[in-house]
Amino acid sequence: MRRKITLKQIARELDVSISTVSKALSNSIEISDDTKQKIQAFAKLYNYRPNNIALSLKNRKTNTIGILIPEIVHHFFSKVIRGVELVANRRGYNVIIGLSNESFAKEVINMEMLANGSIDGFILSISKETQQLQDYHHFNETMSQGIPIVMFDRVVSEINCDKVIVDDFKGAKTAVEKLIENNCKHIALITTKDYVSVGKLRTQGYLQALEEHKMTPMADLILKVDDTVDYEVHLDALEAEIERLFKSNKSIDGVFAVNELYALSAMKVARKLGLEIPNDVQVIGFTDGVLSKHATPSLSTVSQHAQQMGEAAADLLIDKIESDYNDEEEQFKTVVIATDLIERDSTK
Amino acid sequence: MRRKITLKQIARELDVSISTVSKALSNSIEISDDTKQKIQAFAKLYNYRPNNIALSLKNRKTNTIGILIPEIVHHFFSKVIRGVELVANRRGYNVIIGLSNESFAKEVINMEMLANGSIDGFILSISKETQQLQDYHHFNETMSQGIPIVMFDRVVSEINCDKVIVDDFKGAKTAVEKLIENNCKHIALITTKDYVSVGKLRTQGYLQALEEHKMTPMADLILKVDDTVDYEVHLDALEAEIERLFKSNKSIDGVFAVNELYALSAMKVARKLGLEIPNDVQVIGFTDGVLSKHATPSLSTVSQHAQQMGEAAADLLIDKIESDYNDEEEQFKTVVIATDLIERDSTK
DNA sequence: AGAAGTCACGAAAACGTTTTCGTGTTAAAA
DNA sequence: TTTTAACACGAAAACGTTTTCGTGACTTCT
Repeated sequence: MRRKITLKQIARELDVSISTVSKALSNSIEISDDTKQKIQAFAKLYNYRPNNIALSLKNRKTNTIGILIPEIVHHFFSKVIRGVELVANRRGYNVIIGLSNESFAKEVINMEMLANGSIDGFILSISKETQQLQDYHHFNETMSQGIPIVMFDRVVSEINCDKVIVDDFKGAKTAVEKLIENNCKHIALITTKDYVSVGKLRTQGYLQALEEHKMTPMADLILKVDDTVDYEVHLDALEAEIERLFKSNKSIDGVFAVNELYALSAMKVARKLGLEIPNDVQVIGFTDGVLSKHATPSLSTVSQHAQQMGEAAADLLIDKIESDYNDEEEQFKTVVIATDLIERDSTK
Repeated sequence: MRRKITLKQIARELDVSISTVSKALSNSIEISDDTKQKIQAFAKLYNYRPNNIALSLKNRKTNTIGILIPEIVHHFFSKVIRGVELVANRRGYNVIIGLSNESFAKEVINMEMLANGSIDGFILSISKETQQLQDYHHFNETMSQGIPIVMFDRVVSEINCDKVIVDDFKGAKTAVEKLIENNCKHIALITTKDYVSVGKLRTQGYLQALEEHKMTPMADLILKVDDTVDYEVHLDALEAEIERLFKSNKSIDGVFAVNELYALSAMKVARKLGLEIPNDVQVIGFTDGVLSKHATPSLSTVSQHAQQMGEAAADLLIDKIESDYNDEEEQFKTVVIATDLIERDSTK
């Protein structure tokens, strides 16, 4: 087991100085052609590669970006990662992941671990718990140390940094308008509690669409699910809630749900109650998930273009990292990724 | 924007040497209590944290493990990552990801990038292209440099390293036996070409089950799909192939598919042809996917316990990293994770 | 009081790079 | 022939740590 070869070893073997080897390998004109050839040949033979860690230390730059998300087993987030990885790699960066598992404490810990030299910048989506606690000190601390942050999807307006979001409001509004256009008269909303930023925005889009079409929002058409429960496990609890919604208002002929799982559950419950989709009730979800496409009937949905979000976030971050951030005062951007309404078989 | 504080700065401020600061912070008995208190207080005030990169260089150990997978937008792989991250974090390691996107070249590039000091070891599942080319030089090179590797799921017997696999053969056999037990007489197999190691093993399990129950395998019951095509995009092509299978053999009353998508497509085609599930035809898939659970009817499937695989792989790797690997000759383990047959509504 | 020992701290090396500056040798110019 | 310039290379510092070894100033023992 031969360890990786270093400049020092090459220097010793060839009886030159370390500096000479370094210069020869970077093709410096300081070194004679003879010596360069000799050194380069030797280096190639032994498959020399500079040690990344040493370079990082010297340059105070790791060429690594950290991505901090609440959960990885989630189609949306993994697509974002793919986008990040794509442009990061193209621009010469590695990606290191941290999972908060929706926990504030883990988010902070992870952040501190990576901020101690391991990465040049963060791309992150904040955990639900952080959203609830509204404690953002770790973001401010990290940024004050000169480590840039890009937030995506779940962002917080109190923090000044680059952001990548989808137009949740408009996406929701468009979806609901589609239902209205399709002649739905009693459109239910299945959403989250308001502290979830995106849930809140989508709720507002729903309300706005109704208002603009002179339909009065009715409280008993709106179901705010407590999403601290993991419904991947307790699916039946979710379905029970939705069933109550349907039963308390028999006239429901349209459903807008703020995520895929809620939408699918709505379809399931509706079918169970003898309602046909899309004839009796039409359903639209919100997300990029894989379930929508393969559901029966396939689910119409507001697509978020997760991968594109990841790409945008990575570009934003790397731009910031590589900019001479003292040339002007900080200027933060917010990139809005347009949503698309994908019509499938759950709408007419 | 104050940069992170270093030992040197603390030393200068407090008018002591760097060594003294370092020792004081590690609570060395060499340093007087007075000095220790002073230094520790100062360090806490300025929130001193040792620079990871400097530590990595000094210790020649990064406390980071690399995970190299073909694709991240895939329920199975993201669950594995979650498992890896879980134990890695618990044991004080970070996780850095590389995506090969099923390409040999990207796999090699990624590996070389990370192997130059960035990580202490690899957890990986090889790309389809690598499986086809059977070119494994990069694995051998990496290991010969003293960087341990743990392979999972898609492994290759030619390489001597730790491995984590599921018992594909047995899992498949059990599934097919379930179909037989449920009175299926003509069980179709939808699988991949043979170069995909897991596909091959699952095919063998299918054959074995038939044989043991005195059923003769029939060529026209077996569909070997060319999976170089991305069927997430060209779903119709896949469905057309499966439709041909059904039409060429009308007596099919059971289907075993080696992955989730094939199984779902089979259900879709069957329904389209007027067959009822599970009455006319029963279907079992293979995977941990999210689709199975939410499909209608929900799909019976062989569960791989992806997260558990990730956890096992991480433990294996870290054990190897932290072992004095010169105390004995190399001893490689292969951990087999048991599969479970999850019965849902696509079987009787 | 001299020897021996303890205490508290600093100097320096090492990890693997890159880069600035200095220097000895040779060739060209005066 | 002497001065100057070009050439080819080496020494050393720096990035931020940890750790080994040395050393001066006191204590303590005899």
